Amino acid sequence: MLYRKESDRIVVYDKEDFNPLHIVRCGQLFRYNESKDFIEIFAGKFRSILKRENDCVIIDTNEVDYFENYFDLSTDYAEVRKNLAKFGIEESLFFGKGLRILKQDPEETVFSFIVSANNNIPRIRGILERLCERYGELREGYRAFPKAEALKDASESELRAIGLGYRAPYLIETVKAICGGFDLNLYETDTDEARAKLMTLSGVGSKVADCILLFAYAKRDVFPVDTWVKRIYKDVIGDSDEKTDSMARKLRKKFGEISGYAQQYLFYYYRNKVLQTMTEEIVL
DNA sequence: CCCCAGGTAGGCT
DNA sequence: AGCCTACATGGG
Repeated sequence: MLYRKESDRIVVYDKEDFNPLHIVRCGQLFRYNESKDFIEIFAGKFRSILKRENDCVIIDTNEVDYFENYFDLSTDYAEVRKNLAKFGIEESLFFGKGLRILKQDPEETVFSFIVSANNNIPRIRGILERLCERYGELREGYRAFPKAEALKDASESELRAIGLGYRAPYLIETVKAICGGFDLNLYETDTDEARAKLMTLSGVGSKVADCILLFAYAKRDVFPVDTWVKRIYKDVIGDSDEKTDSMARKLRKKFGEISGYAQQYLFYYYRNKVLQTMTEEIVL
């Protein structure tokens, strides 16, 4: 990946492997705004603006180092796609070319995906927006994602009013665990061990755990299975009423170390194909 | 009225 | 261990 760091921005030269629309729309993050000329991304307590300039993508931010890591600029996606092409998913790879799997803040990812359970993306976005508005630290013109400490005094009825529904107690329990010393530093922990640890948190089951491992800790050897992946699985493998965990195991075995990448390309392509929204507009 | 959404917890066998 | 069901909320 070819890019240059400056004091207040990163210039990405290879826009083939950095497509802002794909990055924000593929379902891994929920706090972003699209406008005609740029995309605004919120990550933890930081913000960056993505826009095109000639043949480059500009990442405008005061936190250059943070976003260099966040966008995982050291990973070569041409290589990733080359390896994935062996599995015969070229259509998905072509469609999603330019998406990147982010390295997001663990706390934010944990809370966000607890909210995501049995929920749809537009509503998840709304709930998290209200959560930030209500509990997030006010920064220059936006709200940071609230830390566990800031969520500690949130009552169940407040969270329900925001729209969390029955997930409100899950979030409260998990906030309590984190404030009580639950160690979220799992970067060096083995995938299965980290997975088991995350699943001790309330509201974190196998699928949510896999999303956290993939989107926060850069564990690419997991394959989160949600309702969309189940449909893909049934379409491709044909085996209906197979258990989700069993699907995840088999898919993980099939794609190995690049499972997470495969999952994102497949999820993104299939979901767009079915929904038939926004597809025409993806030009950036 | 129904079904669905990036599922999970708790209860049962 | 594995299987079943209730669960808030809003949109189609």
